[in-house]
Amino acid sequence: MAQYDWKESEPKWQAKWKEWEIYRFDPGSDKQVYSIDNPPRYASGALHLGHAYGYTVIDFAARYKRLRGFNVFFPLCFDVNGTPVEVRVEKVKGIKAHDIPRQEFIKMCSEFAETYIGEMTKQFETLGESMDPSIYYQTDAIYYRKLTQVSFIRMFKKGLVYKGHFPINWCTRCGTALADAEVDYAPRKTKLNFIKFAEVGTGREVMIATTRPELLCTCLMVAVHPDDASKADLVGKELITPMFDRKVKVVTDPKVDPDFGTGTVMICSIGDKDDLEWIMKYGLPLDKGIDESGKMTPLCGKYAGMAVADARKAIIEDMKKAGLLVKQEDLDQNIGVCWRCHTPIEFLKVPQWFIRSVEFKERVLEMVDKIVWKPEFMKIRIKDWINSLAWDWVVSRQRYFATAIPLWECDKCGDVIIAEEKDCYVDPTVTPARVERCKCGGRYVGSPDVFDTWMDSSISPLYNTFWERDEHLFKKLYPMTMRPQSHDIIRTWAYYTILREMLLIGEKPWNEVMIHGFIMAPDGTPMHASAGNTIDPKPLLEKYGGDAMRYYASTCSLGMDHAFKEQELVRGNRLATKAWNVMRLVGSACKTKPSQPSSMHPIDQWILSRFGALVHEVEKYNEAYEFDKAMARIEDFLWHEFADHYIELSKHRAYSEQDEGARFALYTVGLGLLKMISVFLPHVAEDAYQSSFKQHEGSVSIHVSGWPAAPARDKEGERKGEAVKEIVAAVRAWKSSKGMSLNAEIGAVEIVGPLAGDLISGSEMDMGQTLKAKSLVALDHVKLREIIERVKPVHSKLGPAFKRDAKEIVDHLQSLKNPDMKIVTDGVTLRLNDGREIRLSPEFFVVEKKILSEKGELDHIAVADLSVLVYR
RNA sequence: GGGCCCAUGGUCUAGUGGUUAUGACGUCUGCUUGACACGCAGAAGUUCACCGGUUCGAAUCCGGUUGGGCCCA
Repeated sequence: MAQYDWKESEPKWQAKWKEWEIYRFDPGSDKQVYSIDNPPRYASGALHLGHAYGYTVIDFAARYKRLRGFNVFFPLCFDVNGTPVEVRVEKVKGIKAHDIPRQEFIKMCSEFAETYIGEMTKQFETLGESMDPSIYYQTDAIYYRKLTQVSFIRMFKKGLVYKGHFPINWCTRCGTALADAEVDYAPRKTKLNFIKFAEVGTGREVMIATTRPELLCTCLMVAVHPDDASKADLVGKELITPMFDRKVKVVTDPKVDPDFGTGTVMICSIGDKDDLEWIMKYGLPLDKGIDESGKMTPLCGKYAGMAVADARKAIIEDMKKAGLLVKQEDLDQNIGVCWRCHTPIEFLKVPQWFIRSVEFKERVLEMVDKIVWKPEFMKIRIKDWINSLAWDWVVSRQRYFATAIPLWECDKCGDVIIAEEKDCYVDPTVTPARVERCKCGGRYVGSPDVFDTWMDSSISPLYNTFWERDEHLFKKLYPMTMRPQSHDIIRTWAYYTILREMLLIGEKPWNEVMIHGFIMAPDGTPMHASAGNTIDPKPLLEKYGGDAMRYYASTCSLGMDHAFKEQELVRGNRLATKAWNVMRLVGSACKTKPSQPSSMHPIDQWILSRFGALVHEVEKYNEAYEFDKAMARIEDFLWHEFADHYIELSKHRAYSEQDEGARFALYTVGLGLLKMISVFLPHVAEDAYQSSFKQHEGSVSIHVSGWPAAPARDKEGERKGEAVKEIVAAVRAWKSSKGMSLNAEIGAVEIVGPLAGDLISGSEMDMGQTLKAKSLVALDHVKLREIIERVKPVHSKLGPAFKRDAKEIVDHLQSLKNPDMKIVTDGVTLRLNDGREIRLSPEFFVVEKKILSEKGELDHIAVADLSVLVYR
């Protein structure tokens, strides 16, 4: 018995697709463009479930739009930049970046990342992603970095760039500045230290609580809350800092929490953002207690040169000995850490390049409103983020493997020479400035800084639309259609891109943004290598295949996080097999392409009409990127309406050349379903298409064969077909309950009811053959006695009509004893507890009937308001 | 601490005002039906997180509580 073998099929079609180049974007085409600002895959090599899911959802959109006739732009691209690669290279090679010549280290990083690209491309193919290698790019290439530099030069010339001289987030391990967006927060246990300060003159002891005693050397001021009566006598006095004997003033400030620690706070020059706020507010100097490598500066006296953690231990020991440390309490706190290496960040004053962004909040928010966010609530997240921005964007990084900042600075006066656009890409640490000497006599030195990785990432829509390379294509392609991404990088990738494009182009980068969630561990918690709960998709792909993994992706609703469930891959496998088998039957029934006959059986009209409705429904869901709903509807229709009901009912006609109607319906619905399913399960769809439909259709691949046309709605056909379906299903269930096999022959079948003749006319043969009944007739009334077994209230009608009385009426209806058959036509009169009489017409209830038969020779099956009598 | 999202049979999930709450995986029963036993027909299993409110009627709307996730401080 033949079976669908995905292991053989998937690689076969993947190779064919590559050969046929069916995913190719055609820049010269007049077809409407659907362009995807696809996230360049980070060059780390390892495939996570999150990647497998994320790129597959994007592929659903790409395949759907391709079938709808769009000229789809879906680039194969990789992000090859930045600190993570550096960190890995340092680890693998056992070196530090600054140990070896700069260019040599950069080369190492580039080569390291390059080794993964082939493997990652293969991973995409295994998953059946339809990315286009003809519009390939990677972010470390000269052609890409050149654009980053050109865009920077433009912004520089517009006055949007400045060098800032205030504290910024600093990672002492990476030795670089970080943007707020690059700071993560991690819980940590620390000690709150209670330290004695002394009042100048009186020598009175004042207790101060701090988590960072090593910063005592930079203590500039002490603050208490203005309403804190117990501290009122301190205000305006001067204190002596312990260990460093520095005189500091006591001020009041509403930002102090009087209930935290001792309610007395020391203000340091570089502690955190609160400190910085105070520094600015009180005009204090920015003394530097910690240097760029995380060591204490000479300002810290005997602790100079010590790492921060060591200095903290040392000063605590010293203060204990000196009796200055009174006590320590455990404290849970969240500290800012570097998002790449998780080293606690410091707040240091190291001059950096900034892009003006805070002042453009309003304009960016306007841009945000012009973009359609799917799901829509994600718009709230980006708006919240934009509204919370307090700082401009720090774009310089003191790193290596990234795009160079194209400028030279005078080593004496700081004068800047910016590169010419025509000379980009340029690395100013390699290429000297146009002018060697500054007017002041100083020498121009190339900037050793590089750009924040988001400076590259945030121009992907400009790269993709040929900005500054092909004006014609740029006009045609910008803005792009859709940006897909996950919700964690709304504050970075989405925000920075909108900001950049607004500053450079003045227009939104895309028409819409599709934001997907995360794949969590099966228990619903995030997957972390440290938690040991990560799931490697590779063995899953080997066990179930690409279509099964894609099926899993299709069950995830957009924007939500989803716990991973292997059972969905099991289901995906089964669905692929089911679809393949259904199409095999369709194919064997349709050796020639059937054409639409002038008349068809009601069930043929029924399935075509239902299929038409399904096409519209799936279109609606796909347009909204609600692929989970689309897939669920297709699956349900294919498996149940089409296979279980229609095929079972039409099978007996399917092989007859005389019956074009069944063959036409099988072919039309089968092929249409296959096209819709090809968006989700491209491999099995291609396999079935090639063996059963290609010879009649002509398109080289199902993936370029176009979206199915929806047959017109046929209400009459649907009404009849539904009734036939219900009756046949009920009789089959009845057979099963009697222990009969489903193809067991039965005697006469009578369908009884006023509308029975109308409903089954034209379907007698289909029903009789399917049920294996000796005869099948419709009767408008029964010869035997009928009684009403149950009266069921219709709440949706009773509620609005009777409001407050509805509940009581329901009770009365349900407790009716042996009501007369006449109520079906005449309605019923009820007396309420308060004496009122209520007349209910038949629309307010449904009755379940039972046939009384003296002999046991027949069974009665109730189907809606019909009675089905089966003579055994 | 703030913003957003989530809570439904053993597990995962559909369901934004109408009472028999969807489907899948698993479990149990029957059936080799002219494509499919990775199938077909059934069954059991859900106090719809908790409390309160609105309503004739709430899984669904509102408020609060608890727990979880994401983002931020």
